[in-house]
Amino acid sequence: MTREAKRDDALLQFVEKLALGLANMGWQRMAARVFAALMVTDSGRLTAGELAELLSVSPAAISGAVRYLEPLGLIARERVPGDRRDSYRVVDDMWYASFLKQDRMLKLWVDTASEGIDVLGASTPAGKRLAEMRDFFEFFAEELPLLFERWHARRLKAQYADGVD
Amino acid sequence: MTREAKRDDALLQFVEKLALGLANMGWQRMAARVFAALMVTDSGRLTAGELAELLSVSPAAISGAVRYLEPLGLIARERVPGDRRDSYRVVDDMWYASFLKQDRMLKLWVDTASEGIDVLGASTPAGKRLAEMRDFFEFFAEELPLLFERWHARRLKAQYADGVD
DNA sequence: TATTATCTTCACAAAGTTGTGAAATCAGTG
DNA sequence: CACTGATTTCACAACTTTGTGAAGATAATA
Repeated sequence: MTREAKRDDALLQFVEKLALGLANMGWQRMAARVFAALMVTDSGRLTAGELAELLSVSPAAISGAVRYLEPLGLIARERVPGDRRDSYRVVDDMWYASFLKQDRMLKLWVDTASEGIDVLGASTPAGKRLAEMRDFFEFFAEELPLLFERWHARRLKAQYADGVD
Repeated sequence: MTREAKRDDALLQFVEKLALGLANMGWQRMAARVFAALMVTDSGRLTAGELAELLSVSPAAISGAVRYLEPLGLIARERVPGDRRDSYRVVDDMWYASFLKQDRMLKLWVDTASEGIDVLGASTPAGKRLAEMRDFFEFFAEELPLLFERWHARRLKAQYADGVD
């Protein structure tokens, strides 16, 4: 096996490892594989055909996967004018997207807990338990944006130090 | 339908709603239902038999669910001396448990990203992308415990204000 | 407007997951 | 130590999810 083949092999193996982790987090399996493939591609951009080839799946599977990833803001679809093929790339600030998703989720939990309090009664022990759940998620929904801002600031500083523009 | 029956009905419906949300987060379905049932029970404690009855499932299903929840620290198994039945209750500080789980997960992501950097080379564009992923998760792994401490402090204060001991 | 490359949709088959019933195991009690 | 109620294990069936192939839609060229 050539040096290049070996690297490709290790690379594909890593794609699967990354994808498996994402799948365990609740992502659709194919979406996880597509995202992982884009992550490990230097240009960060692949066409639907290239993705199908790389992952040994049908174009239909790619189609389904990108339909899941795009609305989440984790990948972007792009089309070079004069090219018939769509291509996909990982979004630059994808961690921001994943954070936004978290945020929406936390707010949903706050609503669910509130609904439960209505059913159970705020003064019952179970109602109080749900109120604590609601407060917990409310707290995180408030704090997470601040935390993310700090991450962003740190990142900008690191890039400046590295001389990246 | 009596007043009580109506409340029970609304309660069971809420159990399913809560459970569905947890299931969408990646929990096993039955584990989510068991946890939800314990959450809405005033005493916060039910026997395996009561859970099976309440959720209309076999004891075997309960067995499987608690085997998932207990190691996560979300519920505790208890046995009143002189009783043959196990009972389960939601853990007092369950949000702490869920946070700890998050923390372990973040560290796993840091490891996965590092492995990817080894495969791709730290100086390649894809390697740099993974380094950013690693840094992101490392940042959160550091910050989350601090955030949780603040939540805990706020909670203690609220309990003091309420006169809860 | 016809042609062709590309992508999407949909019915279905393969694979995976989940809960059941029955048998086995475990732990109190007489 | 046998009895009995409770829980667990395991093979299997029901149900879900996932990816495929083929047909249909879309968009760039001629």
